[in-house]
Amino acid sequence: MFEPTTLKDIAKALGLSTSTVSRALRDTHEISSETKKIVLEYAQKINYRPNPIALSLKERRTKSIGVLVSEVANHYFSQAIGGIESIAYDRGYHVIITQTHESYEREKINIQHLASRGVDGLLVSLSAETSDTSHLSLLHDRGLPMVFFDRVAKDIETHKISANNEQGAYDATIQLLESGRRKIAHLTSSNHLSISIERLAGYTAALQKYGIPVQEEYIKYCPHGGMFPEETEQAIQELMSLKDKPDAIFVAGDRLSIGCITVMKKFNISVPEEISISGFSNSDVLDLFNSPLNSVRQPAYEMGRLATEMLIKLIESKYPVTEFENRVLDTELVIRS
Amino acid sequence: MFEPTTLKDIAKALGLSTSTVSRALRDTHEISSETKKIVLEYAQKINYRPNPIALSLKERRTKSIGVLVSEVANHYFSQAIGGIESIAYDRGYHVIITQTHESYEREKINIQHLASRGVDGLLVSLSAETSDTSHLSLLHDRGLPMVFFDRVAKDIETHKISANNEQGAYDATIQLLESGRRKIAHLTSSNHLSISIERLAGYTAALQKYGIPVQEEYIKYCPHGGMFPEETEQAIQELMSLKDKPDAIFVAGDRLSIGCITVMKKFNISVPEEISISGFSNSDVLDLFNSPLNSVRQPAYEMGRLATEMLIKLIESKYPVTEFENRVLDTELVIRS
DNA sequence: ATGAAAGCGCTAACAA
DNA sequence: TTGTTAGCGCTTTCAT
Repeated sequence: MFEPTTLKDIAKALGLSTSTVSRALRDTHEISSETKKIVLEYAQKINYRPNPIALSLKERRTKSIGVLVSEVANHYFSQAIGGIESIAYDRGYHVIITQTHESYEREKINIQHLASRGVDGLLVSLSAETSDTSHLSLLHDRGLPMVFFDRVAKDIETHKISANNEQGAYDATIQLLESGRRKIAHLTSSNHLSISIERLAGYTAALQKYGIPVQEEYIKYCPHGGMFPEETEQAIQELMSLKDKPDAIFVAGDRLSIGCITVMKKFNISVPEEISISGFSNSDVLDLFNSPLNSVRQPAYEMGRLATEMLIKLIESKYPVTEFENRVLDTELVIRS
Repeated sequence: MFEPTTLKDIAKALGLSTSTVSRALRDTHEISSETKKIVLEYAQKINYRPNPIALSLKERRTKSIGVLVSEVANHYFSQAIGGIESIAYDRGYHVIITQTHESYEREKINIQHLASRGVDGLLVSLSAETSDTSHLSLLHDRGLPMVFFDRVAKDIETHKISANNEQGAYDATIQLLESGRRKIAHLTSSNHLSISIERLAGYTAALQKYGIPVQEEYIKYCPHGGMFPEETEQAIQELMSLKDKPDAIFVAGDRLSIGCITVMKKFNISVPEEISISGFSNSDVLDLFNSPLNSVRQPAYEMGRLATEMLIKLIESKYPVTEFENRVLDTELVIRS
């Protein structure tokens, strides 16, 4: 089968000891330039690569970081991953991406797997189902560095990167109000996600600014962030069958926004005439849509970069870190109506 | 820092030897049920997990497979990854995803990294820039199991999964012809990719069936699969400034198809009135587009599953495998015009 | 039924 | 400057 060459192979071939070979390759001073040259040339010739598994075992680090997101197909996350990779590769870290598909069980399994596999740190964005984060705090308490981005855990003390969700939601809702809409519904993800809470707050604040009461029946939750189309469809059907139908919806997520447009098309509800849609999304094809969708765009790439920088700082810190940053980045409202 | 408990810790705590503890945990017969019970209970209590790195070093396998795709944001690939994960997790394998962003250099680096990191096998879809596959055959020759999917390497003998690209391209082009178009251009990715070659063949065959000569200036290559918008834009500008402008374009890729629509919108070229577009794409939002895009859909999820099944079979095979499958799956043409 | 020891590939302390 | 040895966590002979 697949048998890479080892230090021992080189040592034997060259009639040296493994430690001498190791030293030659690692370029320590205590080695004759002659021996070094011979070893390096031979290693070059046979294209020797040190076994990183053995290295990991020895050095107790893997030079890899684990990433937990709900789905790579989500535009926000694929862009964030781009940012993560850009920093990680630069700093010599490998990136292991795992998806939860919004499942709490899958999240626990993936986190366990990543941790036991010995990643040096974790970049986490919680699944929609997750309300209990003890699987993470357990690891965090034992010293595994982690940084949250986008969907952060309230009760774990570490670096956190998020977009200014409240402001973004406020801006989007205000824009709907300015365009004359008054009956603005809110379609959001599960109610324990940080982003849901913050976006709801922005929505509420905007309504209050216009003196419009917040109506319970105008707020619909999709516990799986719209991963199941039925979920989105039912929520919208409930909204559209209210006696006092909304004339706009502010949607709090990428998949939900697109799901919402899909449902509107399916039911032949004209956008924006009959109902205006505004929502969080990082999709780059919204411009091509038949129905204009105003979108709140997060600086996904930048968030990925920042989170990774912070994580690597944690990983490589000589001393336990006790001061944590909570970075909040601005969103951008793109108007298409 | 982060210090997981080890066998030795358990042994010390329980006054046993590490080997006894190991045996108890691995449930061998040569162990008293009493000792076993004690050990298992204690391990349970402290939530012991064996160190997979140590295991890998010992057993010379990592129970992980490496995946190389151009971009996870590509709908085809994110769906294929879904299929890959579904099988891999079932069989106890972890999936490590890497992206090339269509760069040959990045591909070499990623492959090297995956191999040296000790993945048990590789699922590969080549980058658009890749024409030389020696970095892969080197590893393949040394016994690293690999399976190609979608963008396969001609000269490496192993299992390969692809869609019926020629038939799909033929169907799409025929449909354009049937709808009355006669001046059909072809926008495609780099000319060394297997998929480009096959799709070009389907396009050509369809034209021939209608007795239409294939014109060189109607065929435009984007060496990076449209990853850079300028690439797509220039190709289309060249097409549209021909004296005999095309009245349809058959596009050979996901990003290219969407890029094409984007450019048409930018230049205010009406689709499908002025020009019809038909292309390979697995996007699930095409229905929402303002301009109808007929699409050839590949069974991405199924391809991912199949490729993974085959890879695991290779990995776990006791004997060297010499018979290789070349599975070709049907595509589906979705008409939207 | 249990313990001691070797070995997977590597580095580093210790000898020479 | 080079070699010998121990040890990272685990499994697996080989003794007991």
